[in-house]
Amino acid sequence: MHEAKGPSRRADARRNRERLLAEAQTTFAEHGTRASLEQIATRAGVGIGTLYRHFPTRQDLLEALLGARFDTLTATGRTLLATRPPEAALTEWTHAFVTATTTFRGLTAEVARPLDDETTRLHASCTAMREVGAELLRRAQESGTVRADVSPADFFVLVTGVAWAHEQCAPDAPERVARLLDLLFDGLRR
Amino acid sequence: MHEAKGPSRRADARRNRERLLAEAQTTFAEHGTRASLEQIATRAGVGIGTLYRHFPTRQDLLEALLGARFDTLTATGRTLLATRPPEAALTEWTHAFVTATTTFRGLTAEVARPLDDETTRLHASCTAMREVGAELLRRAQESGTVRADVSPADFFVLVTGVAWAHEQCAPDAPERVARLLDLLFDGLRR
DNA sequence: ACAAAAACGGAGCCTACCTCCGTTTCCCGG
DNA sequence: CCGGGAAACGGAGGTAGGCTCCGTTTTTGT
Repeated sequence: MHEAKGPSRRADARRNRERLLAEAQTTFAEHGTRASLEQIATRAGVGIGTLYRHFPTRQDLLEALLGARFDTLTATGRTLLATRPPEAALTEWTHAFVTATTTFRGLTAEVARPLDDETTRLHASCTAMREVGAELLRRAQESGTVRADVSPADFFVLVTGVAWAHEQCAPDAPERVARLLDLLFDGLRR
Repeated sequence: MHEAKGPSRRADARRNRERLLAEAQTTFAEHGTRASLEQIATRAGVGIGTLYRHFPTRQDLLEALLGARFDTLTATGRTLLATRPPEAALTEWTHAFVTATTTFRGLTAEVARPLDDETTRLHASCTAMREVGAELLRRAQESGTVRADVSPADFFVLVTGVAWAHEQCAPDAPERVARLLDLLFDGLRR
């Protein structure tokens, strides 16, 4: 659903693109989303010009990485929708969401942007992900375990807030996320 | 409790420090915490060297502004503690906290740092503020309106998360904060 | 009014971002 | 296998902001 690029590119170009993405992934994980692009290029063994030809802005690079994550979350959500009871599906998916958006510092902020900004190239895959999340929420509400007056938008804002807070304050306290999400879901339950 | 600086400074130095703080305040409000320091110096009518002598790092400048905010929140908390019933005091203070930490983009992240980092110069006034917040929470728990198994730390993380989310997604939706905090407090109530 | 101390200011260095264009690599038709 | 044109490469260099260093100016005490 992503990656619809025609195979019209030269072999070296495709190879370099992959290496850049791989190095960007690890470098962002180490230094956060503001890591030096020159360093990413060097690590990938290409010139800075090549990086900028493939990804004209930092956003473009981040978006290429994020798109994959969103698509994965969408797929996970569909699976949970089909195999798990409403409430468990929602809580499990939320945990996956927080985990996916906490892999490197600054990512949460990037995830938050396309939630509201329709001009982003990410908007499509982000919307797909949101829809699955909204569906999971709706089912939990219909089954009566989650209060009905919570909008999908508010739900995402709250969960993203928890993800951000966790990213900031306790990168090394895995049990805290669980506790905070529990607290949050207690508020959401009717 | 802050501002304990002896009057041992030269008159022009004190004047410039005040002008820098004032311009930093408005410039950060306009452009977020990453605004150009050169611009702040220019607006204040001093050289960049002067800015750096007074505030060796961006953090130092931010901290000078934040210290005042923390102290204000501490005072507000003490007043509420003395004049309002437990639950109202807590919710009102929380609203004040979110408002104070949302006046310019990026501030929330700066507020979050000293929560855990003891090496910050801010830690003292931040701790004082936290203590008042914790006391407000404790009273609400004793009065039976808030569940007892919520730690002050978790409480701050959640509230800061909401503040951040609001700062990101809806700088122009004042009623949303209220709604999100209501949701949060529903989870906190027993 | 004078000298020492305090404070000022901006030139200049550094780092990271990003563009531009001469050079190299690929790939296809012959 | 080869040659030429298109595609892609790479890094020099211009720009902007962060921060330092030191010669000059201002204040202050006597």
